[in-house]
Amino acid sequence: MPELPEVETIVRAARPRLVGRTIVRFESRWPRQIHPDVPAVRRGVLGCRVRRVDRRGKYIVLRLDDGGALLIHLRMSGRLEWAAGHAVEPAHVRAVFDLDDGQRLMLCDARKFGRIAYTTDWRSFSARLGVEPLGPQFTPRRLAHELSCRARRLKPLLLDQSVIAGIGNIYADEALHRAGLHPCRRCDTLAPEQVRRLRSALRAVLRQGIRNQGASIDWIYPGGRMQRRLRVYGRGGEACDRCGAPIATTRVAQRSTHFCPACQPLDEQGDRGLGRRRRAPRRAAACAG
DNA sequence: TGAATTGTTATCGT
DNA sequence: AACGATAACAATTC
Repeated sequence: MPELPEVETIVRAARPRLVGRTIVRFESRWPRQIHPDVPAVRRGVLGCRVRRVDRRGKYIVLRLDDGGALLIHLRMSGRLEWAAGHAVEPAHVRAVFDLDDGQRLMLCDARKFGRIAYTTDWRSFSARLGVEPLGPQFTPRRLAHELSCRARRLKPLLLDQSVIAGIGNIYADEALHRAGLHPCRRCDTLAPEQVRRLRSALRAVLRQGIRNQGASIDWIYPGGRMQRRLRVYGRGGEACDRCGAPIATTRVAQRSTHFCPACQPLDEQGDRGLGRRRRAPRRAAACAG
């Protein structure tokens, strides 16, 4: 299931094939996934040249020369496939974009969870997403603010795309393990040192994921090597690399969650629930852009 | 057969 | 009333 590093890998591969090309045909074979609807997307993209290809959170973003943007979200099982000429079509093709140089970009998606959207207002769309964890705005201070102005458990917070954009189940578990923090730890109880460790762990594990071209943990996303580097995800019952204790598997926020109970204790400083504490104002320190 | 998976939305509780 | 937690949902594979 593509998270930030997988989407980044896909974007880097797609960019040189797309930039400068004009979209000459668009076909949807699963109209329910097209937003706002098929005619609007067709009107928006036909005849437009692709100015740049970026990633924002888990979105693939094609900036078009009319100022609009085509957004592709792969969700669970989406893939981009390329075809030229009359090769055999891959399975589960849900949408087709033909380019002016004869290339054909296809969104393939067995489970049909993927989404395609066209917007004329990229800025307000982007504003609904949280900070980029590898970007310059993800400072220790910014993370400290996001953590202190809420009273939630750490893992659901990390998965909240409106707070930090791009983290999914795998990288959330890995970052928490590397930071030595329990997934259920209350986010507004971290010491400054722990905030710095969490930020470093997030950035390190995401960069490592990109360096390894993502994690291929099942049939959905091929080609990555990051699955060999995972220390807790999918390793319930195995010994923790750091301390040897067996890795626990539980459920947090409806997601399978893997952590080391010894390295990521809750009881020590993790005072959940007891006592109401003051929280920083929610809307303070808004960021630009 | 049912568990697993993402992000959005609706609903419930505090 | 606002926020956080929870459940349902879309659909398919193994």
